[in-house]
Amino acid sequence: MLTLSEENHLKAIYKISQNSSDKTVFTKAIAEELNTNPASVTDMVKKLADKKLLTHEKYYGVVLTKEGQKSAIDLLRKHRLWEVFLHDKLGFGWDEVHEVAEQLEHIQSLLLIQRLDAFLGNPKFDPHGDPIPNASGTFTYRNQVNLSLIQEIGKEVIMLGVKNQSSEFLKYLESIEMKPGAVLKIISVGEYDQSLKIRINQNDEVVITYQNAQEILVKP
Amino acid sequence: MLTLSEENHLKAIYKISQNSSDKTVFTKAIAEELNTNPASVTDMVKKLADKKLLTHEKYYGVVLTKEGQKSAIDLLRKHRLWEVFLHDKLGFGWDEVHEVAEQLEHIQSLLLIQRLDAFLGNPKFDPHGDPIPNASGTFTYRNQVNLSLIQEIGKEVIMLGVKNQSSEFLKYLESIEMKPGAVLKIISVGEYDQSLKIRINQNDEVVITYQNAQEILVKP
DNA sequence: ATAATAATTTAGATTTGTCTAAAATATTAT
DNA sequence: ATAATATTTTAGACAAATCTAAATTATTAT
Repeated sequence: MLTLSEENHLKAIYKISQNSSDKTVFTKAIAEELNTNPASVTDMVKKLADKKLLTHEKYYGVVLTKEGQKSAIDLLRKHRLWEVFLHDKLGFGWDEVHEVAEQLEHIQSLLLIQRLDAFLGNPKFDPHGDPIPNASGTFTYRNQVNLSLIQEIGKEVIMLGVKNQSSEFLKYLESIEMKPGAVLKIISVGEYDQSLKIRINQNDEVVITYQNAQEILVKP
Repeated sequence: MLTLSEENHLKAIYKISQNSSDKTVFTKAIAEELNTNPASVTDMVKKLADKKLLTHEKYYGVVLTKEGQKSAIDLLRKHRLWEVFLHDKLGFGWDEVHEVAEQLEHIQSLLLIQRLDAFLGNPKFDPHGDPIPNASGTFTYRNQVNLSLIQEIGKEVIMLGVKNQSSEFLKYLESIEMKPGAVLKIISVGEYDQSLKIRINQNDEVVITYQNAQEILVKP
């Protein structure tokens, strides 16, 4: 059984290792992710190493073991299933689900997650379009590309998810009805700034900056 | 914001105060309820007194303040709403809901509870027949009596709830289809031991000991 | 290659929640 | 009323998680 803090450290290490090609994660990065300081991280890393959830090469960083990865993926699974519950069943906005799911993911009950998964219809993606690992830890793969790469005038693509999940960005997207499942029609592409003029679900046209388009994932 | 331990102490104090006419609760009783020792309870009681959730008269016991009562009732509300969710939506047995609800009740989100309450259809009673306080802390009252008091042959009553909520007792009741809502018809009453022969929902007759009948609540 | 800089770890302190043992207070029995 | 018993509190200790400051090790710049 892991403590709350151990679980949060595992999650942070997993998240960082996913964002870089190298699997080695540095103390400083973990500390930044958790808003704590490196000395505290070193302490916790030792505990997780004792529990065989990661290996720790002094002064070089940590690498999750298979077991550690599985624990982290289980947490991600719980987090994303709860997000689906909050969004689909309780009507939470997609900018509101994360904070509560951060608490719910720590509830300890295998049966609960099995039942919740079934109750939600075994969803494969969360409200932000992120894949939900199954009980074995396998993620569903799907082709998805940045909206910024779609430059073909008149083309229609389906919105799948977002990379930037800040509350402000999500609220902005919601305000223009840009949510997973939305149909996006490319009206025009700005010559200099590559901004996209788009029609979303037959609504009025909106302009998406290139920078924002890079944060949006669509079916190619 | 209360810590997990503070919340559990408040719950215990509230529970004990409900079971006795006097509102004063003694250290030893709290320690027994929480499987801890009296010295630890004294420590925590001081914290809760600092937070104005209870008053503490040295060597005499504690009494919850209005605010402390409200906090305890809020926890009870959350606990029972989660029990309804687990039972009604996820198909948990009524002997399985308590343990998980013990964890879920500590999730901090007012919005979550408001939405959950609505999603569940604003239930007034949990799977054991216990009343669920509303957001203001008011319990729904209903007439209910011990099954043991029903001695009229041929009478039909509706099962409402249970007092004893041990897992073994609940499993036993489930095995004979004795659940809230069940229709109980009194077939006969044992002369010496006052055991009840009962037909539940047109099933085969079963015999309920007087002692067990005292743990079962019915609509009079 | 060495000095300067950056990151990590260690050492020691703090807070929270808990415990045991001893002291203080209350209750009960005679 | 006093002694014996039970309960509560205090004092001091401990483990977990975190922090700051200092020491250690790695990286970078010249």
